[in-house]
Amino acid sequence: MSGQLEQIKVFLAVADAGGFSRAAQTLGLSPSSVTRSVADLESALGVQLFKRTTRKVALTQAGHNYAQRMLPVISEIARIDDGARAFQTDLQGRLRISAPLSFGTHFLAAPIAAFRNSYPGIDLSVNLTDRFVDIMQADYDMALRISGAPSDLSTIWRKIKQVRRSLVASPGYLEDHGTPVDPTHLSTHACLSYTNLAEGEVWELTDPITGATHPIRQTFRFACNNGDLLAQMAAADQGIALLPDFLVADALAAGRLLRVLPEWQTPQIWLTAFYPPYQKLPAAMDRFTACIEAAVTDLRL
Amino acid sequence: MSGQLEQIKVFLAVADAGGFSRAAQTLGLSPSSVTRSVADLESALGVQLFKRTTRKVALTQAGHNYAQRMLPVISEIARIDDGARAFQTDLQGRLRISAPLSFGTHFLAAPIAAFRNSYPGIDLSVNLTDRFVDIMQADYDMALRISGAPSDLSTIWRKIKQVRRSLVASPGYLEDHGTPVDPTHLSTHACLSYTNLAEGEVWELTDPITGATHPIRQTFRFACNNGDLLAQMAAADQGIALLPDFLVADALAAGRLLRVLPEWQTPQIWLTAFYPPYQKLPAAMDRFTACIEAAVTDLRL
DNA sequence: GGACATTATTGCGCTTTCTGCAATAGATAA
DNA sequence: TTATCTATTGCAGAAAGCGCAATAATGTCC
Repeated sequence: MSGQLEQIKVFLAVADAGGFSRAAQTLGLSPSSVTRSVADLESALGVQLFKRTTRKVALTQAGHNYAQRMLPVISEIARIDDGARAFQTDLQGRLRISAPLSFGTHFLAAPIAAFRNSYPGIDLSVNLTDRFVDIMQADYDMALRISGAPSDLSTIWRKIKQVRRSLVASPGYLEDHGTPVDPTHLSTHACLSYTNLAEGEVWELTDPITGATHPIRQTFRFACNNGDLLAQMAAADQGIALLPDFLVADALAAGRLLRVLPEWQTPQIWLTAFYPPYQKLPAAMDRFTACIEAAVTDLRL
Repeated sequence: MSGQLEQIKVFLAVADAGGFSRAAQTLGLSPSSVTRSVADLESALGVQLFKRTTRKVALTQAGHNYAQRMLPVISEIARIDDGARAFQTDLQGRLRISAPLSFGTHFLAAPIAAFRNSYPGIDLSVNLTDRFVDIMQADYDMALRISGAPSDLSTIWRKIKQVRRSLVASPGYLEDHGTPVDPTHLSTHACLSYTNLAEGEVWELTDPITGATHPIRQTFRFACNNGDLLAQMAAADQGIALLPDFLVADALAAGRLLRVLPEWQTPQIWLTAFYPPYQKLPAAMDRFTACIEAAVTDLRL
């Protein structure tokens, strides 16, 4: 028993058992170990904790005081240890989530409500933003993002599901400007771009038959960092937009928007969950991810 | 750093320094030791305490909670350790003393008062009794006794001073029964015996010239376990008593008692201090003994 | 009063663990 | 991409842990 805490535990066992041998038996140690532990503790403190002969062992005043004050401390440590263990296994604590704005408003209500019902002990904090945040610095437990291949290597991530996107425009716009039947036509159209501050969007269409990829040079007449507004602009005859299906499903169904070049595949993007660098994900994060995954497979994204 | 307490201290240092290397430098350890300590603690708890890459280190929720709760515990342990150390060096606490009854009433007031003035932080508890108590069982810190060579080996003891004794009788008694001039005469006298319950007293007189020892077979007409009462009985013409000088000094000076066979030496007895089995005596006991010794050398016992 | 039984301590060898150094892998900034 | 800083891991030497056996001390029983 090397550390001080272990020595204290041995000391308390001796005080409780009233003898070194009995304590050794209780602890499953050899009597010599017990002697050494107590002797080392005493010499570290510079105080004798027991008055002892080979026949009687009694606490000194210092020892009595030491035992009385250490006892609650030791059990407090055990309680704190258990509390820490509970973080891994129990569903408790706080979960700070970051998610894309439009995705959040269109999709998150149901799974979050389900999660909260299932695990009322977990406090949820959801931050909707399209900015790519530093998950560590902002102290998120999890960030959902819709993007291509993650470049960030410092965090761990997990693709949840591919998000289908379509080029869409309103019937009115297509009537006025014609419907493109080839990607090259797009350069003459008004394109509506999702743009997150600095980075511009590049549309890249893949021929469904040959598999050839066409990087498109579009002219963006309107750019915005919010998909909902882009969809509304497209519906208002402003041009062609590349938007996730979950944002335009209603408009498509209602005929307010039509798919453009529906055969051509746009670059694949995924709903991806990012986590801080954990060896093993805490249970709460695991469960939340499971909730999202379940909701995603039910509804078609 | 093997023990859990040491691991916790390393963990807190890392949390405080915000990095493993910085913490290692602060603690004077190698970074690898710090890594191992934290890793071992984490695996013992089954919880990750830090979210970490090679560039950033941040507490997990579990770690944050752990640090916050452990911090006061660690400092409490340091405080308790210091408190224990203080027992060895500081003059504080409680001192439970046992002393012979008559010795106590005749002699102890002055040194005790002096001691209390010098060390007001020490609570004194004095138990006057002539019974030989088990110092461990009765939980005394010190027992003063007046006796021959100590037979008890389980305690440590220290002769403080020889206590002179004299055979004394009243002038009236000696007038009636004659003054002994040889120890053999004592067998025809009424002898007053100090007797502590079971054990009878044996008078043994040594010839001051030849050094020959005379075991005396006395007839005890009166026995008592209290020296004061014996002295009063002697003064009341009841016979010859063997009593410590400090008990009969006044009576001798006043002529109420006279020395009998003053040249013959009685068995030597000492004022002796007994202590529980300490390797090193706590400061308070040391000081109290010193007080008694000082008082003893001043006054003639 | 003496032998016995019990208990704490200590010496010793063996095993385990710990430590630091050097090499490696990972992550951020220029 | 390169350079640099940091956490981690492999390894070998060092230190400490452990139990066993022997010793010493002490209380008890006869």
